[in-house]
Amino acid sequence: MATIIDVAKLAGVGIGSVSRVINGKDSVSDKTRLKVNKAIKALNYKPNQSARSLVSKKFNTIGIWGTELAGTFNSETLRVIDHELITHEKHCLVTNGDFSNSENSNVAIDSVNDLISKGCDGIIFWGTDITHFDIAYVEKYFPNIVLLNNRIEKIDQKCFYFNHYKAGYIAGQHLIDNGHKSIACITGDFQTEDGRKRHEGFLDSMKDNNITIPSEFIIEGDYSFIKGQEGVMTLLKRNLDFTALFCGNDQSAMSAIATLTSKGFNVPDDISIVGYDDNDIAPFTSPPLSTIRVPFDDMALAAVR
Amino acid sequence: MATIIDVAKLAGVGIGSVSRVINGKDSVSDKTRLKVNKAIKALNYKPNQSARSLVSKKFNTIGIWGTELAGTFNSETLRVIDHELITHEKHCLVTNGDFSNSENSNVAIDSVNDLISKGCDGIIFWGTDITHFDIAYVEKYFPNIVLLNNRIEKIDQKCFYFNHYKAGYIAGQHLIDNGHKSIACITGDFQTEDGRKRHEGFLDSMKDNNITIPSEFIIEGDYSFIKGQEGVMTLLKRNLDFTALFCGNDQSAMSAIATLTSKGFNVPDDISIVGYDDNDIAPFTSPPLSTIRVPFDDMALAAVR
DNA sequence: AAATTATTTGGAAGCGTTTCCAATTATATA
DNA sequence: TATATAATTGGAAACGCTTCCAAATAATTT
Repeated sequence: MATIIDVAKLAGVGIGSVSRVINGKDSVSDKTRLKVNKAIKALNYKPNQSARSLVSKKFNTIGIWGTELAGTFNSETLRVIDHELITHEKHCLVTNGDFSNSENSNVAIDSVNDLISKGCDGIIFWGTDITHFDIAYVEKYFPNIVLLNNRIEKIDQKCFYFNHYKAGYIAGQHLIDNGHKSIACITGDFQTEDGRKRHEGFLDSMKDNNITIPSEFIIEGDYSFIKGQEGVMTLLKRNLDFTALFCGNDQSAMSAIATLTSKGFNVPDDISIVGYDDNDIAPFTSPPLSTIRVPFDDMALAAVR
Repeated sequence: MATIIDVAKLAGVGIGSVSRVINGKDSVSDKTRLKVNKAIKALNYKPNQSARSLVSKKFNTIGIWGTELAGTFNSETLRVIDHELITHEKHCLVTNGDFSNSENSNVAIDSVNDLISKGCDGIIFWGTDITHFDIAYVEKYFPNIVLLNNRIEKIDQKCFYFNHYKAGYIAGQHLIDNGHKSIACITGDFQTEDGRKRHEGFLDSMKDNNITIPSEFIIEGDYSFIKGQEGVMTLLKRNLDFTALFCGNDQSAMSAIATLTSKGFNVPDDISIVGYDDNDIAPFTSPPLSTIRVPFDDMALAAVR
């Protein structure tokens, strides 16, 4: 692979001039620029980024840390992030924090450190699967971080999040406004903060309308298709009378619809369903799913910028 | 940020020894190793990967190039790839080849070059959105490549693909075996090779059974939810009599089901549907979708390895 | 034409590692 | 104990770039 020296030699100039051409610095004569560009093309020269980063301490790379990469509908968000980075001639280095089956308790920090030492100008922490403690620890020696769909008050200006409490409240209020009084719920994942928040909001909307939801109407879910199915089966087995179902995300909502339909219920005539996320899929369930739109793409874009 | 020299000084040893400890080389005495590790911890030292790569010419990073990152159901595959890489202490650098709205005709090559010069030990080309010509061009100066869900005969040993022709054939045969004679089709994207291949296979299965499908029974799709919906609407408008529908992927199959259901048809009693991909979603449509399983995860794993 | 000022240029130094070799230290053998 | 052998060690050189400064050249003013 050709180096800057090869280019300089072929072009008959000094390495300084080549470097200036590469980096688009202004103080280069047109004659020199021409010679250099010709040599670059002839040698198919590509600057060695390791050498560049070593000197400049810039990496043109953003690390993305998160377990949510695993989610079925999150690739669009990743695409948005990548696209924005490419527009600025940057890249994304992805690490999936999915270490559920690891015995080492420090994997979160370890994988973040990997990301840092691999060379990132900054890191996007996506989701709530990292502890506040760990983030605070990392931020001490690597302050260039941003949280996506997560919030820590102390570093609020670095957080790009959505008010899941309020959205959950709106979802509940919506069902109440449509006359529902007996409402079941397949929640999001209580392991995640946004799962808990949206449920809190939902419950508070009920409380504010003097509606009590017995605990057997509430199934703890985990955002998966299968939990939507299982949840409905459990509710049906319990023989409960509910006219509406609030699901923690669109995936569980979708399989809930399918399961109810297969059991002879008519959605939405017998049972109304409200989902959460406004995934691609929502308009194409049968019937189309009412859902809470979460502006993931906007949040992602803001975080990247 | 601490450097190897700081560590050496604090530990009271030479930089060579520190390097040896970091890299787990054997010829280091326990005493030295202990001192060095203590200093590393004390300084929170992390080797500078740019410097390492500069010397060693290894990057511990695999580039992933593809437009399929944009697909709704491909994040699981990305997760599989990332997980395998992390297991080997490597990372993935992701670039989305989605440059549909660019005027520069060379973006594909450009973005690949970006990936290379950023520092990749190898590149996975995911999907068929890059021309054979471009791949051949890249391979000349960067031979460490692998194709995922794509095939170029000349470099067959670097390709990890699936026989979409055969799978399309099986799908068609399956419908015929179940007594269907009048079969409609919402194809995959003919812009992609696998979209064309599966359709070819499907048509050949018809031909081999002496079944002719009039062209108005065939709708060219693009793998999207919306095309599944539109396709069904078009078929219905044409007033065709079909008892089965083969869809180019599960997403269009899913919205086809929803659309047919909403129009009063019963799936599968009135119309059978076969999808393609075996996405997460397939078991949770209503009714559960018959689909062709494509072992994306296995292919991805093989490609990474 | 000479003097001044502005622009362009070449290349040394330095970024933080790994690798290599010569030097030192420890261990085994005579 | 003296010698031969093996294990360990320190640090110079090199990796390919950017940045800086002094030198060379060009443009402007007197």
